Amino acid sequence: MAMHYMARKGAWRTALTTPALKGQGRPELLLLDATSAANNTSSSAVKRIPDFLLFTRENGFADTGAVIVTDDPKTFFILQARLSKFKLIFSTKEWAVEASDVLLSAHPVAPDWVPAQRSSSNFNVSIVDRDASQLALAFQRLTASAGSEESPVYQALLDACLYVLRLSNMPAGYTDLTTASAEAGEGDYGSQQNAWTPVKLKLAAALDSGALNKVRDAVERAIARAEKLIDDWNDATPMASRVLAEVQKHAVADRQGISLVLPNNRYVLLAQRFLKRKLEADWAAADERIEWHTLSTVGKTLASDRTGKHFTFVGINPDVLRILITHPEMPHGSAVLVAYRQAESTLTTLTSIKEVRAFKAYRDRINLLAQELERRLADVPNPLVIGKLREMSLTFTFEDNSQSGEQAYYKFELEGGGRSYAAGWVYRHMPDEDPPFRRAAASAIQPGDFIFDMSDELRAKLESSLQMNNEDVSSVVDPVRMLLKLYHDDVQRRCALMFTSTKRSALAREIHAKMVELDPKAADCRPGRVYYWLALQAKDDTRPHAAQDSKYFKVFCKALGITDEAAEQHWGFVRNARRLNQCLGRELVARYAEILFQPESAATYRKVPEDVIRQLQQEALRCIYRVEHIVPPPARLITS
DNA sequence: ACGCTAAAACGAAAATGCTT
DNA sequence: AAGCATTTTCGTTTTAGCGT
Repeated sequence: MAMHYMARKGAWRTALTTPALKGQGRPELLLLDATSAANNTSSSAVKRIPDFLLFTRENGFADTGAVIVTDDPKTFFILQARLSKFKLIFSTKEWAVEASDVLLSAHPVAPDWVPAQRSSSNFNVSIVDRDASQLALAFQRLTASAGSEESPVYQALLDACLYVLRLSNMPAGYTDLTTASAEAGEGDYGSQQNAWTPVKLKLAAALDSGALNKVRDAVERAIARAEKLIDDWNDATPMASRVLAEVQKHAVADRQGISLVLPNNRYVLLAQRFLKRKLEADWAAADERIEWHTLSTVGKTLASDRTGKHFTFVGINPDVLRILITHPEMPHGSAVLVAYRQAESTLTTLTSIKEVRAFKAYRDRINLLAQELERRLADVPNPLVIGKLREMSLTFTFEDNSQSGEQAYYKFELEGGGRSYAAGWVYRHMPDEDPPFRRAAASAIQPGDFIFDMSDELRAKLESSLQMNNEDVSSVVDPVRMLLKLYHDDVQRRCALMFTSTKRSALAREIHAKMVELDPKAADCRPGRVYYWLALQAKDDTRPHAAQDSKYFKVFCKALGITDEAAEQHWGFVRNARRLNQCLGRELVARYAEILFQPESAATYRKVPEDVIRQLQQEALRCIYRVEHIVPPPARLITS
C-alpha cells in the first residue's frame, strides 16, 4: 500500500483499518520517504513522519518494522530528535554517498567503498544581513499579536519579514530589481511582483483592520525601518555590496578572474545588471573575467580546469554546502556570502555531521568551515537570538512570464468542417449502448468516434424548456447589469461631450491618442482594443466591453475625464459583470448536461416534463459528429 | 496548488461600406 | 470599380471561480 503525502490523520486511520492489510496483506515494513525530493514536494509531510509512525504504533502496527530514508543531514538530525522525544526506539545508519544517482542506483558502489580523503580548504565567510535579520525578527515577533496563521494580518507581517530578508540577500540594488521586472513583465502584476509596495499595502490593510491596535506603534516603527532600509538598498543591498567588492578585487584590480555562484538564472541576470551599472567603464573588461554559475551547474563545471580561479558563493543552501564540503577541486579561500540565519543553521548542521563517522573523509573541511562560520557569527555586532527566526527560502521567485500555464486542450476536427475543444470530458455517442450518451475522457476519443457538440439551436430550445432561468436569474442579474449600464452610459455621454467624432473607429483613435498623451505606455495598446471597448450600444450583449487589465482601464477612464475614484467603481462593476456572466454560463451548461445525460434526475428535480426531455434527446441526436482528426495538446515540457 | 470550465478580451483577417 | 476606412468575424489567449 502507498500512502499519499497529503494524507492526514483521518485518512491514516481509514487506510490502516482497511481489510486489505489484515492477515496475508499485513505489511512487513513501513518505508518512509524523508529524502530531499520528498522534502521539496512537501516539507510538512516529512515533518509528519514521526507523528505517522507514532500513529501506526498506537493503531495495531506496534511491531511492524519501519525504515526512514533521507539524504539530507539536517532532516536526519531533526527527525532523530523528534523520534527520541516520542520515545520511539530506533537505530540509525549513515553512509557517505558521492554518486549522483543515490538511494536507488543501477551502478552500486562496492560494499566496502569509502570516500577519498578531501584536501582541507579554508573558507572566507561573510555574513551580510544583520540589520535585515533584526528587522525581520521584529516583524516575526509581531505575528504573535496577529491571531491564527491563516489570518491575512499574520500573513502580512510574515510577508514583510520574508521580504526584508530576501531583499537584503539579493545581489543587486532595489532599483535593479524593479527596473528588471518592469522591463520583463508588462502586465500590472509583473512589475509589482517583487516590489515593496504590495507588501506595504497588505500591512496597511492589516493596520486598518484594527487587529493590530495593541501593537500599532511597534508595527508602524517596523514599517518605517523597513522603508529606511529599502531606501538605503536602492543602490546596493548588503549582499550586492559584498559581491561588488569581490568582483572589484578579483576581476578588476587583480585580473585573475572570479567565478560567481548564484541561486538561479534570474539572479545571474540581476547581478549582471547591477554590476554593469556600478562598474560602468570597467564592466566590459570585468565581464570577461567573470564566470557565472548557478547551483545546478556548478558541480560539473568546477571539476574541470578551474584551478587557480577564485570562487564566490552567493548564498548557501544544502546543495552549496555539499559542494563546499565534498568537492575534490574546491579552491582554497573560496568566499561564501551567507545570510545570518543560514550561517547559524549551517553551523548547527556542520557541528552535528562532524561526529558522523562515515563522513570522516570530509572532517577537515567540515571543521574549517564550521570554525570560520563560528568566528564570523561571533563577529556580528549586537548579535541576535537568530535561531528564533524561522527558516525560509531567501530567494525571490520570478513568475516566468513565458506562457507557462498552457492549457491541455484536445481539438477535434469534425465531419462537415466543425471543430470542438475539450480539456477533460466529452460525451460520446454509441447508438447500441443503453444510455447512448456516455461521458468519455477526451484522450480516449479515436478518429471515427461520434461525439456530441451542442448546436445553438438546441441550446435555445433547452433554454426555453427551462423557464426557471427567467425569474431565478434576472433577479440577481439586474442590479449587476444596471451598474454596468451606468458605466456604459457614462462612457457614451463623455464620448459625445469630449470628442468630436461620431464614428466609432475615429472616436477610438481620438481616445487612443489622448491615452498615449496621458501615459506613453498606452502606445502598446492597439487602437483596435479601444474600438472594442466602445462597442456598447448593442442590445442583448451582456459583455462588459472593457479593458482586460486595470492599467489600461484607468488610462482609458482618465482620457474620458473620469475621476480615479469613479474609475475604481466602474472597474468594480466591470469585474462583477464578468464574474456573473461566467457563473451563469457554467450553471447553464451544467443544467443542459444534466437534462440530456441524466434525465431521471432532471425530470424530478427540475420539474421538466418527461416528453419534453425525450424530445430534447431526439434533438441531441442531431448534434453528433464523427471525429475525423484529433490534435492532442502539446506535451508538457519537463523542465528540470 | 492545480485542473476544469465558460466567458471575455484580443489580434488578425475577412467582409462590408463608402468615396472618388 | 479601385482604393481606402470601417465593421464584423473568427480563432486564440486570458481570466476567474470552483472543486478537489
